[in-house]
Amino acid sequence: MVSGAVRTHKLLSDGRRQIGAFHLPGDVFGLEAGSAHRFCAEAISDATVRVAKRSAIVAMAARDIDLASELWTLTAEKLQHAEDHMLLLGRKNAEERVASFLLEMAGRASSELTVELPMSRQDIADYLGLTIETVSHTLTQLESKATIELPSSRRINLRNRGALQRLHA
Amino acid sequence: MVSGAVRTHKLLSDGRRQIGAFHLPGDVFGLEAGSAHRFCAEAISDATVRVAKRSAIVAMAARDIDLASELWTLTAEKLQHAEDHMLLLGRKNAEERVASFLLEMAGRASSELTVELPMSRQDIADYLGLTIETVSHTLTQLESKATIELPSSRRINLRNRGALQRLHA
DNA sequence: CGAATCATTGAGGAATTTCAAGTGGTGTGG
DNA sequence: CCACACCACTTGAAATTCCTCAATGATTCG
Repeated sequence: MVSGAVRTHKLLSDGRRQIGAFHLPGDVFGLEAGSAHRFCAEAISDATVRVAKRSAIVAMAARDIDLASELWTLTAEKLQHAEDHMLLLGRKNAEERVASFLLEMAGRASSELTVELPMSRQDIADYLGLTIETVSHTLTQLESKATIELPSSRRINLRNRGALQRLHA
Repeated sequence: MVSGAVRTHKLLSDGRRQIGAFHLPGDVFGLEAGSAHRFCAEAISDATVRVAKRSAIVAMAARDIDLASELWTLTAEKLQHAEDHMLLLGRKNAEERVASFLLEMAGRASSELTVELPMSRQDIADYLGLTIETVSHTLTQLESKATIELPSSRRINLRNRGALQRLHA
């Protein structure tokens, strides 16, 4: 990713959707060891993406041991994210999920206190395994506790990072 | 894994547990690109495990391109499993989760129609993001629909694989 | 046989989803 | 410049699924 944002997701036959990750500038995504992609990728905003042929990368890695090691590391980082996300999806309640999400986004933003969200509420819901209404309810609830501020729907200020951290556990 | 079964899990501070995977004979587990393990591993039954030093494997991979590629593939397979499991945890209901679990276990068993479970109901619940009671209720419900049979608590016969496959979707 | 552990069952409760309006901002056309 | 339509988001009540709690049943082990 050079600029903008991309989401990757899986679908069930009846349309239920699980977003696996959001990709922001600097990220590498869509790199698979096998020949078939297993996620659908869509741009969320205007985005610039640099594309490489898998076969070319694999061919280079066969001669360059450092590159081969880099490929492994990249996949291992994705695995780590997926493992953390399984814990969130399997065992956290709505408030904890939203708190974890806000901290994740804040960790990738330039400012640690203001988060500019590139994705819609529906995208957040499908990332956190919730409905759009529950995400909205929960954000409102966090605002009423003065944990966050919602100056606009796509911008969130973190007023009490400690409270979020406690929910993130 | 040589014999037996192992579970790997993560914990929240208050004890809630998410099992990431069950490891059966033939599996490789605990291989990380970084130096720190991120899961806790416990034997479920009597088990035989062959252990290798990570540093030794990484050193060998630096000289053997085929081994390096093998490491990448192993991690990528774990990632694929984690991605599928995120869809299950985020978007499937209890019946669908149990059906997917039974098919996963059947796919690794010698017989496709009888599943011998090495893990407890609590382990299944923590793998599927449910409670032990919901797992039990759901199994009973599948039995009453003649989708499965429960000759004993650790043995399950699949009577209607099509129905399970439909739930697995 | 009794104790301990694991699993099942069922009723009641709680969190999240579903359903149905309502709000607010944005863009378009008169 | 205002009216209107459209979209994303919010709000609140009702419904549902899953969880909690409590009791019972089954199996193993000393």
